[in-house]
Amino acid sequence: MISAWLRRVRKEVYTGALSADDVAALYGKNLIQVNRRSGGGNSQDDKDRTKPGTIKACIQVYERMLTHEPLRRIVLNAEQDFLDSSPFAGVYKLQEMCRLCKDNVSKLEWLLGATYHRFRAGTLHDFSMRNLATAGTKQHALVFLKQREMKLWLLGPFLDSRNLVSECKSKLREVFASRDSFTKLLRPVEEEEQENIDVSWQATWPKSALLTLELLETSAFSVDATDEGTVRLGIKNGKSGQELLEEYSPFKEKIQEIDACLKEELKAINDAAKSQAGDAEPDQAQNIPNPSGAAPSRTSDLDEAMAEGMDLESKRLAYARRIMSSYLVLESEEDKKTAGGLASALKKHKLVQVETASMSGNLIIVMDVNGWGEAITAPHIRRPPIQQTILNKVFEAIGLARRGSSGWKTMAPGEIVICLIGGRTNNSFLSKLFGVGPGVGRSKSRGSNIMWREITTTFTPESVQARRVRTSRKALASLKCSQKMFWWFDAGTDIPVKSHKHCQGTNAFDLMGPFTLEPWKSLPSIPYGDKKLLWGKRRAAVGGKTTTGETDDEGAAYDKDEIAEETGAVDEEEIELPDVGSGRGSHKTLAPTVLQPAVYHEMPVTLWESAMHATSAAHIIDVTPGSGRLAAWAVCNRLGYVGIACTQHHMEYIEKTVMTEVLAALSNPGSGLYAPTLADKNIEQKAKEETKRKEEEEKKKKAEAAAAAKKRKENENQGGQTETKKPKKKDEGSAAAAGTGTGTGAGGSQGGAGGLSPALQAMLEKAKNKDTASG
DNA sequence: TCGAACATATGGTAATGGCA
DNA sequence: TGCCATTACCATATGTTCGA
Repeated sequence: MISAWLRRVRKEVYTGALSADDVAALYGKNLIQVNRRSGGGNSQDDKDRTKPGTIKACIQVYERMLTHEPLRRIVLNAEQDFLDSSPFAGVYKLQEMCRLCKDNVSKLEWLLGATYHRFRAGTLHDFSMRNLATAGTKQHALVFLKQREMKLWLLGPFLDSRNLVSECKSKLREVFASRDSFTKLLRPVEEEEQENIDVSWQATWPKSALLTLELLETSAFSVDATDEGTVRLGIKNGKSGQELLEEYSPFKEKIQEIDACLKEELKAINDAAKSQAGDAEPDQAQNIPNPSGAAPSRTSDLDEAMAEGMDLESKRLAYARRIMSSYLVLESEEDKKTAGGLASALKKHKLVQVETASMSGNLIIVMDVNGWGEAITAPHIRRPPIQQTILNKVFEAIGLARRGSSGWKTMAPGEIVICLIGGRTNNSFLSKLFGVGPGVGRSKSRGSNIMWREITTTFTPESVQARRVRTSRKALASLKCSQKMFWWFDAGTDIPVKSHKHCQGTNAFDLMGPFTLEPWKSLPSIPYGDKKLLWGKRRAAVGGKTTTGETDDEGAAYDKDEIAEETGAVDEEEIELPDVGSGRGSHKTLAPTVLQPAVYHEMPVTLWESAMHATSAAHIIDVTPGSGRLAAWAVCNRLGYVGIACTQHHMEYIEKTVMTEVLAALSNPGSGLYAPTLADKNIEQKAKEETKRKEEEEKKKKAEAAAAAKKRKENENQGGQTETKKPKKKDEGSAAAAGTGTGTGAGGSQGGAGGLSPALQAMLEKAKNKDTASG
């Protein structure tokens, strides 16, 4: 009630002042007249409001505070938004604030801004007169003012004395100049608005700059009260802003970390020349932040968060969203009709326009034909179509967005286009674009500055077999265990030689692999109905036989029969193939709820990790984001990622995938995003156990493989033909497939027959379990 | 009876590759 | 490097079957 009448008085003060715009007049009649006019209802109000003390306070506040436009705006805005519950409702409060700031306008602006910001964010409840006037644990104003001091020191002497990239410095100063710029450029008050703000400029930043940004935000601009206790302690001990930052946890550790990162970055630049064959580890550290470099443990934060009643889950979500908004950009292709339309959508994101010269790695433009689209019929067997017009549109758009021209006949140094060809033989669809590459004659490509390389990626035979269910095993060399990968890049691009991440050899060789293709059932799956929405026009009719593409004119039926007869094993009914429908024949039409892999021919993430490592990737523009697993990997490793999805549905799907991964990464000590204060203790524990289990499994597997090899050798020596007949193997296998987690195997010994991959065995096991469960 | 949803055949276009 | 037969891709046409 008190605040209500105070507010009214105050409002009258400035309405009067604003209309008159003459302070002298306000002193005299005007104020009294106003009071008389409006005070008819309540005599008590009238009496209190006309008290000389109150009027004096009003006039003081008006003079010292409200004559200044920015200050007045904040107070008026607060009042407009929150009416009586505004934190500034109360003339004495404002007076007290003036006193605290010693009438300094910029201090007042900061204080009002901070208060209003926190109030809007819902993390400031008690901002009463008593709170302002007395020191204590709930005192906010002094804390805010101390935070201002800290901010000034950080943006001034701290930045000046650090060897940060100048571009980052100026951006930091721009963003943290005021509350306004902070909410407009980085962190809006309303969470939904975050989408409208492009913060992807962070993605090009070195870790030191990112940590500085984090420090600035948490120390001076944060809306939650995480480190308020520390600041209060500093105030109590009479510390200045600088001392507070340099002497108190967690700021002290953050600054140390920033300095360590700066040192490392400098060293990396100096060592860059030295990065030659063999030393994969230091190179990796350049681009991918050291997992152990995650934020230092701050249990006090957690306690305080709990004490404040903040919901950890929502905090975690908000944090994950922040990370994603910094590193992930998605656009859908289908709803942008022209290359120009798509380009202007892409142009909005800094991440697309990133300058390769300022990066500590290369910009990789990835295209995986396996994930371009999907054959309408028999997608598991037919290769995905490539729609040249859409492809051209996408590349033209990237060109337009990045350099203003749709052509790709010249590339910037540092740009690398990687294309995995998906097992096709005509490789000219991209060569045409660059004017260089397979399918373009030497004469035509003469004079171009673009170079290209061909790398063969290989897959383990077992994993290929597990996917190609209908292939006759008799057909010679029909099971393709390799795909070609092409790299196009400007001659000036720096691609240091380094060891492959997941396979033997270095990127000086033209071979990469072998990788293990996941079985159908391990791929991310979605309902069939959703798939149609997801792919949109990328679902296209693809001609050709469904057998397997081999020229042998015997059909699938023959193959199947033959296989069933000969081996009794590799057969659709036994390998759990996702339901693909089979027309109106013997089977039913697919229900929209039937689960299918989102992308049938998706490559394992390890392949792309290897490719990104081999090309020293710092940023990724993905033309075929597929199920979003590469996106998730990139975000979890703090690499910028731009995904050009097919449709809006596709975008949403990828976003969901990345969100899940990021949330998991927050609780995973092995991840670069690990945040101890936000970690879900249960998941954290599980993650630790999982790593341990995997290590043990690996050991066991190695031992088993050795044993199997030994046994096979023995069998061979005996001259026994154990290769063809193997109906027995259904009962074998320990189903210890990594990742699938079906630990229901009977734990049988590794049989001497054939030696199926653990993944295949797991699939068989699963299928068997399903049969027994349903039947 | 007709449309939906699939399978399958066909032919135009462009790339490929052998050869001179 | 140019010619030309062959091959690959894939849009389109046609066929098949079910259920409303």
